[in-house]
Amino acid sequence: MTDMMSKISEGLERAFASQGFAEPSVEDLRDAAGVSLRTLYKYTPSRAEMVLAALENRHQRYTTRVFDNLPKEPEKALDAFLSRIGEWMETETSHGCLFHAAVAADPGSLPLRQLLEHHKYEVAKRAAAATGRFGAETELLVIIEGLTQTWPLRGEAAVKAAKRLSHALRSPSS
Amino acid sequence: MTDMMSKISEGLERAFASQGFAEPSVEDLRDAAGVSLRTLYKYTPSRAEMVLAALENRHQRYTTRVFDNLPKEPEKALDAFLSRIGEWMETETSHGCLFHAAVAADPGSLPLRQLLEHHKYEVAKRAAAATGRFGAETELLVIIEGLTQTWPLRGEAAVKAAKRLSHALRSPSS
DNA sequence: TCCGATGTAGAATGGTTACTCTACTTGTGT
DNA sequence: ACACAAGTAGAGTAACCATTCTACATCGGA
Repeated sequence: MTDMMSKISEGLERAFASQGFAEPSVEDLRDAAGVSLRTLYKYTPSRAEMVLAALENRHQRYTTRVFDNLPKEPEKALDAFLSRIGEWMETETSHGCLFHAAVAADPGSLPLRQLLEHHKYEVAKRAAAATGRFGAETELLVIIEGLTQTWPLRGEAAVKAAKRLSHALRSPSS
Repeated sequence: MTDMMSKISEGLERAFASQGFAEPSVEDLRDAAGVSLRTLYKYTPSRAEMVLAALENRHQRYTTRVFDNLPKEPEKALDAFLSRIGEWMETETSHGCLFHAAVAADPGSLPLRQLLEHHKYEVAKRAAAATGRFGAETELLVIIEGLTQTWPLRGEAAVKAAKRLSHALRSPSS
């Protein structure tokens, strides 16, 4: 809680993550942020910007938690960040990706879609960098997205499946 | 347009697919369904049931279009239905899965989550049956979900990546 | 022919909610 | 001490929207 903006972003992220994007009223968001309505609107002048603020906070938390301080060896790094995604799902969100959820709730918003694209681009890039598989960025993204969406349905089995798929990338067959 | 209910479901699916689940008002939905408000409420007595009707229609259309009349040989069937998912994405929806979108828009709804689970269960089962890979159902689901979410970001490259991953399943490494 | 079921058209209603505004408090630098 | 920047608390407003209700049209079968 370094400054007001961080405090608000954190609260908003928590609110949207637990209640979705349609449900919470601005008054709910105010409660979650722990500030007055006036202050909330000062930093995020519309509900749409509250969504953006929440997602920016999410992006930071996600990327650091999943990708920071991975093992140096590419093989270990691969398994490690897939496991971390599983842990993330378990502790942070029961249903899929918050960015996709936000876009789904308001598909007409251009800034929202841009934020989604930026987030996924960054995720794919860091995954490729951590594992040294620069030629297989899209494959890694498919695995990550697949894991994220499948986890709510299959739990830990989804993590295992994702790992098996990723190991297969070692020996490219075509 | 065999009967009134089908006509309504089809219209609703079209409306939610193109405008998302938050945007369209019930009057928009009425226009899309092409019936009067009274009739719309007779068949789907609340907005929430309109969502369910749309998704049931979606499920039928998706499974028939992706899984019916696949080639008999497992290898060809695998490539074929992944290609079909790509075509589906291209013609039917620019952003990810409509079921996930519906749940994301209203995470509190139990019937909605049950419908999602049923849909994905069915998809995984039919994918495994078509390809003969009964032991790798979760892997197939990860690939399908990954492809569906990655397609909006990478287009045809996502289909290629999904195919490469699926071929790797031939020689299980663990 | 006429009745009842089923449809259209669209006007009320009642509740919700995003956003604004007013009045008051607090803390900090000069 | 005091001015002012930045906060809280919460009432007011204007629009929107899901749902219901009223009035009328159509038509197939007894």
